[in-house]
Amino acid sequence: MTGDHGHHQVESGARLNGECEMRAEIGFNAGFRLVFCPCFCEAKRRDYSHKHKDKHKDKEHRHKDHKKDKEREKSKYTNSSNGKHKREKENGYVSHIKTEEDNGYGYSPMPEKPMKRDRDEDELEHKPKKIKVEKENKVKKRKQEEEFDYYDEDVKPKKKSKGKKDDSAGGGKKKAKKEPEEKWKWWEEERCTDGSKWRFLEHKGPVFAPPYERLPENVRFYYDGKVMKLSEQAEEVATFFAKMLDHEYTTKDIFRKNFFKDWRKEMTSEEKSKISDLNKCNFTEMSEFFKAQSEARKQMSKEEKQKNKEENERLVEEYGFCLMDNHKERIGNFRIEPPGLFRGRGDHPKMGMLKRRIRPEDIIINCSKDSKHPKPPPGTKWKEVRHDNKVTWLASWTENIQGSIKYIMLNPSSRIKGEKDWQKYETARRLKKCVEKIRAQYREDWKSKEMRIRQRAVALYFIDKLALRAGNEKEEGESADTVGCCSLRVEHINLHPEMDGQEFVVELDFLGKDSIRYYNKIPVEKRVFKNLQLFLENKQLEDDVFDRLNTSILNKHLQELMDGLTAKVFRTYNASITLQQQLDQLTNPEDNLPAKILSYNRANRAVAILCNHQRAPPKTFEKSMQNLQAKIDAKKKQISAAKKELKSAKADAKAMHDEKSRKSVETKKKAVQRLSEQLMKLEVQATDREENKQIALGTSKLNYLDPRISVACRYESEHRRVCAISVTRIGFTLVIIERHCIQMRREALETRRPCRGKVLVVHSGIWRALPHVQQLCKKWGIPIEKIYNKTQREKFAWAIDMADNDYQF
DNA sequence: AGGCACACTTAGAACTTCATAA
DNA sequence: TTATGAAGTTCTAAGTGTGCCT
Repeated sequence: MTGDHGHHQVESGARLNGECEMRAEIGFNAGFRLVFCPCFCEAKRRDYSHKHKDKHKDKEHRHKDHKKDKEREKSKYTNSSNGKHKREKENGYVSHIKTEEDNGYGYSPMPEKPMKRDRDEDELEHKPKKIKVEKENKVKKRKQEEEFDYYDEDVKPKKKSKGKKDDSAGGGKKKAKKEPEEKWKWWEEERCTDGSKWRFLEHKGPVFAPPYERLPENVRFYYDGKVMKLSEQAEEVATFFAKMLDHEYTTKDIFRKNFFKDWRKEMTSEEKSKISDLNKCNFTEMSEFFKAQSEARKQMSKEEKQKNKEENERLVEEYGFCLMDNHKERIGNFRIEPPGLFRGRGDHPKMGMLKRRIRPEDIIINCSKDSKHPKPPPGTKWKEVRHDNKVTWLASWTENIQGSIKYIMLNPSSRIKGEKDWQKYETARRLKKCVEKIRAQYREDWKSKEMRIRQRAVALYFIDKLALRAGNEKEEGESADTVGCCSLRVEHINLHPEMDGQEFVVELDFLGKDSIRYYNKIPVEKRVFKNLQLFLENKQLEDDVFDRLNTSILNKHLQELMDGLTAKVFRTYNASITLQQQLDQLTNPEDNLPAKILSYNRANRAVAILCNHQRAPPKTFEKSMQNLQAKIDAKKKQISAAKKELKSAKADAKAMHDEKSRKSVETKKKAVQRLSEQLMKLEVQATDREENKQIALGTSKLNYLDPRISVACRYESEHRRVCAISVTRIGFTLVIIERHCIQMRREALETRRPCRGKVLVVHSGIWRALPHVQQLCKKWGIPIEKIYNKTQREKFAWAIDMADNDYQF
């Protein structure tokens, strides 16, 4: 009922890989290439201009640019990590990929050292000249091509943006005068190349959790049935437990044990000697008090709520922003985590431990030397103030449960996060270009004489096919027992030479990140299966499946196949490509808006299933389901009543033979029909809700799907001309519509709803196009607001601004 | 080649606000 | 108007991956 169904669904329709192979087959690469230039900022420009017909010119241009940048970089940074780019060519294959990939430019693994920004600070607010010129060219070209042109509005100063909490640029971190300023388009600027993340950073430091307030006298704690007044410290920790009394956590042994141990540490020696058994503790008065308190908060008058809101806004205005390189940027988490009881996920050995209160003395501040340093609260000191512009965080502290470091960082809408996000998708797109070769290689590696290579190849196959996470090793006993691909153990895998009529079925069952269960039965190729059998030979349940492999070995190998390639890029790539393919498949331009949105969500769901993004069914789920079921039952009753009436009306009509009774039969028939339709709708709604019961769409939307794919859905574009239709030997069809390549799987065409009778028909192996095929590429005209909410639009502002209607991932 | 520190992304749960049906 | 559920937002845990040291 869980992943099983879902994964099969995905397997059968959602994921159609193998585009590169097909492209090669029909010479697609030769005819059109979506080349993104090596360095990141170049890629951006390509993004704007990838329609250019004059590829050669463009290439030259890029090349020159790049050379220039490289020289610049060299001269400035003698110790630049150029050496890193020179990778060993272990075999011809690798180098082949690279050559093809890099196109001779050597895709600088540039995340860390993007293009040099050698402009003055005060120039920052302006669009770089270079880019401006290029843009004008582009505008011209576009005009020539009579393409949709959004530079028109882009080039001239834009209409005032509607957002009130605009970036106030130019050092205007003073009180925000209500002068709506233009949103800063960082994506139109060049990026820094020297590995520094900023040049200037000023902020006010974090906001600390409010100090503990003692409970009123009438809220008492009982031990062994007797009232007991607790010391302030012990009381505070007790309230943490009391607040969680309704939570399942407090029934768990480990939680209680850990809590009690840590609680006792906070007690006075007197308390310690008295309180020796958690079971004798009675927190109910405390619990009731907090419940009443939150109830009272809900019941607050409008004015009070408003006051609170304003107070909060003031705090956000003061602490929620920083000044980074002349731009006011939102901070993601400017509040220090308050003390409480640790809530680990799954079977966490440390659940219930006391998360201690963070004080200024624990905080390391990071900011510019020449900025106004944040002031610690009166009478306190920071642990340290440093000026490290190689990192993005503003403040950090070490947490006491795992000893890990926590950071205060910027909001996803910030330049620093956005650039990284954009770059992530560009890396995934580069993978797209060489994924088929990588696949060919790992298939080849299944036959290797060396065990470690075969393990690597099979693991990579899983990561690619199933979008598994890499699976770093974890310290035992420090956290819940969860695994990813490289850390899979024998107990997580079952091999079935035959199952449900399929050969070579691998059954995976393990807890992944956040202790979310992954369950899937996958038919695999014989060679994979045989390899797995070999890997499992003579092993205990608790042994690693891939004993000669870990993530660092795997990633090193991937790095050799493509610059910047790591295991997680496959997840991004497969998620995004799946969305795009699903959208192409589900597209039905005649649908109305809700239907289109439903289709979009379905495409999104396919990705969520692929990535195994699950959620606990909402608390209210059962209830709301029951409500719906009640409606359905009521409807059913109505129907049976209506049917009865119809029956008797029919009998009447038979007996009476008159016009009136005949008419009555008709009316009753209609009523039954109408009710049945209503019932159907309700049932569909119920199915839909049920289907989404434990699937979470948000994570993939936010982290895996190239937003430009979704953005492209907003345009209603003209029909496209079909250029070619081709069948590949592996049963895919390619439909080439102008420069779009749309691939389909045979069975998908035959059975998938959007295709049925619409797009293609099959006649004894010959594919024929119907006129409707032209519609395939018509984009949907979905308003972006229907896909992304406000926060998401802020995060993806770069994509919304730059992607045009025929964006291809 | 393995361990560790660190930085940063990805993740679902919990909480808050908004929209809509009763 | 109020109650309810959905949508939006916040929170922080739990991953990935790099680079340094041994």
